[in-house]
Amino acid sequence: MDNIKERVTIYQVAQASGVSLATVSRVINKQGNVTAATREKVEKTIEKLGYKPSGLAQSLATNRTTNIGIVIPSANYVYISNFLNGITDVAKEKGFSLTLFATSHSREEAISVIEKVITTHVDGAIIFDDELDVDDIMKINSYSVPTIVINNKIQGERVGYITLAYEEAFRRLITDYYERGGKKEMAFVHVHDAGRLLARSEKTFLDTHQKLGRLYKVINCDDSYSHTYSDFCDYFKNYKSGYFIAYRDSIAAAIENAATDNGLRVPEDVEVFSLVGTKYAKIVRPTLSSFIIDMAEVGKRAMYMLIDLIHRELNDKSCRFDAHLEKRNSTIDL
Amino acid sequence: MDNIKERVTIYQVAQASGVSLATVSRVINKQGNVTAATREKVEKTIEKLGYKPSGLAQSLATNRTTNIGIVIPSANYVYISNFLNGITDVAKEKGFSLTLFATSHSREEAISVIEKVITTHVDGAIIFDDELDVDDIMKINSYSVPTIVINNKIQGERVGYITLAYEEAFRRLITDYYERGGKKEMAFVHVHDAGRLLARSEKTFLDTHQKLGRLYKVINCDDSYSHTYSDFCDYFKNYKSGYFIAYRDSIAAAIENAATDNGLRVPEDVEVFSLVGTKYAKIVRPTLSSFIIDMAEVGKRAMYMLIDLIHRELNDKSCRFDAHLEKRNSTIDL
DNA sequence: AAAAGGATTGAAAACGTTTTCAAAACCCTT
DNA sequence: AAGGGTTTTGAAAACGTTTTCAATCCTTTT
Repeated sequence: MDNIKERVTIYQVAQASGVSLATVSRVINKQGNVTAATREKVEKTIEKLGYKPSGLAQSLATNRTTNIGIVIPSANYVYISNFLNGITDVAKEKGFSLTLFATSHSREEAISVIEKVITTHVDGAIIFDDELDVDDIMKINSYSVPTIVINNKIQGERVGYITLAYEEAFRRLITDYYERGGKKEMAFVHVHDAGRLLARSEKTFLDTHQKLGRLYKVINCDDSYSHTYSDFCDYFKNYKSGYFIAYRDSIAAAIENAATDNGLRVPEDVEVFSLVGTKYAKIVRPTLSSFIIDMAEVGKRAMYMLIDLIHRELNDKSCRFDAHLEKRNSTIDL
Repeated sequence: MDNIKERVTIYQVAQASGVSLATVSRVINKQGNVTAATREKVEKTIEKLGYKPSGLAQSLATNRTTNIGIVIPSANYVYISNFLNGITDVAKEKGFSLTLFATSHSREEAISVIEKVITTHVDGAIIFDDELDVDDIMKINSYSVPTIVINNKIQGERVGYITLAYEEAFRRLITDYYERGGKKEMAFVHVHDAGRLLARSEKTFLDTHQKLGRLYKVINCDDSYSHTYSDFCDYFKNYKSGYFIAYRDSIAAAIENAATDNGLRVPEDVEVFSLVGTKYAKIVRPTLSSFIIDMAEVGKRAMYMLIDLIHRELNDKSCRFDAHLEKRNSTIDL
C-alpha cells in the first residue's frame, strides 16, 4: 500500500511528461487531436503518479457537476427507499452522483435544504418532499436548477412533475364498496405529519362519502407502528368492527394485529386497507389489500425526465403513475 | 417569482457595494474585522442581488467540501435505510452534505465507486458495503480520505471501523438451545450474495455445531421474499419441522408464512430466527425472534467517529455494537 | 500635534481544472 | 524545396471563491 500522498495536480503530470496542461487535459477527457505517442506518455505518468482529476476544479471550469440533489423527508420509509433505489440505478447508468438532502419533516430544515441545493451547484434536483411548497421550488428554479417534483403539480420554465394518482383509484374503491353492499362503517386513519398525499387522500375520502351521503369516521393516530397498535387495542375494546383506511403498510398492520390480538377476525369483523402499499403488504398476515405504485419505477422515470430537462429535451413536462389495486386478504371480496 | 438569473458572483456584489472581494468574503464567512456599516451595506446588496456563494469555488479555495461519501450496496434494505437515517441526522446537525454511492452488489460498480469517491473530493467516507475489500479501502485512504468502515476490521492511518457483533450472541443462542434440550434440527438458510455478515454467521453456525457434535443443515435460497416463500412451500411438503436461521426478517417471514400456509404450527413445529432484525420483526405474525442492533445508532456513531477522524481527534479507532437478543413468538422459550 | 497601535480594507496569488486561440509541427502535393 | 492544409501543441484566460500581506484608516496616548 502506498502512503498518504499530497494531491497530484494536472500541472505535475504535465511537468513530469514534458507537455502542457492543455495536452494532459485532452488526454484525461479523451478528446481527439493527441498523438498516440504523447497520449501514451501522459497516460503512463498519470498512472505512475496516481493522478486523479479534481472533480471540484473540473466542475468549476466546466460549470457542470454531474451531481443531482435528492430531497426527501427521510430515508426511513420503504416506499422512499424504493424510490431512491430506482434513482441510484439510473444515476449509475448515466454517470451522475447523488447528493442527499433530508428535511425530517421540518420546515426549518426545508429552508436550509433549499439554500444548500442552490449553493451545492447541482446539475438538477428531484424533490419528493411535501415540506417544500411552490415558492420554495420556484426559488430553487430561479437559480437555474432544473427540477423534477414528485406529487406536486408545479409549472415552470425548468420544472417537471410526476403525479402519483391515488385519488381516482381510491374514489372507485369507496364507491364500489358501497355499491356492492359493503356494510361496515369506513374510517380514515389520519396520521400526523404525513404530508400532502395523506391530505389529498383524506379529502377524497371525505368528499366521496359526502357525495354518497354515507357516514364515516376519522381516527387520529401517531405515525408509528407501536403507538397505532396500542391505540387500536384500546379502540377494539369498544368497537368490534369497521373498515379502516390506513396510510401505509405499517399502520395497516398495526390495526389488523390489534384486531387479531383482541379476538376479532380480519377481514370478517375488521377490514383494513393500506393506501401506499409496499412489499410488506404481502408479508404480513392477513396479507394487506392495498394500492401499489412501483416507486422504483417512479424514481427511474424522475431521473430520465430530469436528464432530459437538463439537456433541454424534455417534451412532456409531466407524467402520471396510476395506483394499481391489489386485493388481498385484509378486505372481503364483494 | 423572479425569472431565471445568471449566477451572481462575489465580484458583482463587491462592485455593487463599492468594496473589495476580500471584504465581501469576510461578510459571507462572518469573520470579524468588518465595520458594522460596511457589513450592512454588503448584506443589503447580497440580498438585493440574490447572491449565493458557489460551494464549488469555496471548496476549491478552502480544500474542504463539508461533503461526506456514503457507500452502500443499495438503499433498499430496511437496516440500511435505518443506518442512512442515523447518518442524515448527524449530517444535518453538523452541517455536512452526503453523497450517496450504491454498488448494487457488483464488483464492477465497486471499482467505479472508489474512483468517484476519490475524484469527488469528499471530506470523508463511510463504507458499509462488503463489495469493497481491504485493498479498495486502503486505496481510498491513500488519497487522504478519512474513512469509517462498517463491519470490516481495517487498520490504517486515517481509518476507523465499527464492528457489528452478531457472532458471539449467535454462538450463545445455539449452545443455549441445545443445552436447554432443544430437539429440532437447526438449519442455516444461506442466501446468495448477502456478503460478509452472512458468511461470518454461517461460519459461526457451522463451527458451533461441529464443536458440539450436532447435526445441522444448510439450505440455499434466493435473497427474496417470494422465492424463499415458494421454496419453503415445497420444502414443507416433505419436512414437517425444523429450526431455521434466516438472514433477515423478510426471509424469516417467508419461512414462517410458508410453514403456516402449509398447516404447520409456528413455533411448535417450525421455529424461525432472524439474524438481522428490524422493526418488521414485531409486525409480522408470529412475531420474529431476532437479534437487534439499532442501525440508526450505528449510523450516528459512524458520523461522529468520522468527524473526529477528520479533525484528527479520534482516539478510539474502533467501536463495537453487540447484537441484542429479542425473543418473540417464532421460537419456543426453553 | 505627532506618534503608536489596532482595526479595517484591498490587491493579488492561489485552488485545479477547461478552453480558446494562435503557433508549431507534420504530411502531402507540386 | 516550397507551398498548402491538417493536426498537434502550448500560453494564458477563465471559473468563483479564500487568504495573505501590506496599506490605509481610526483611535488613543503622549
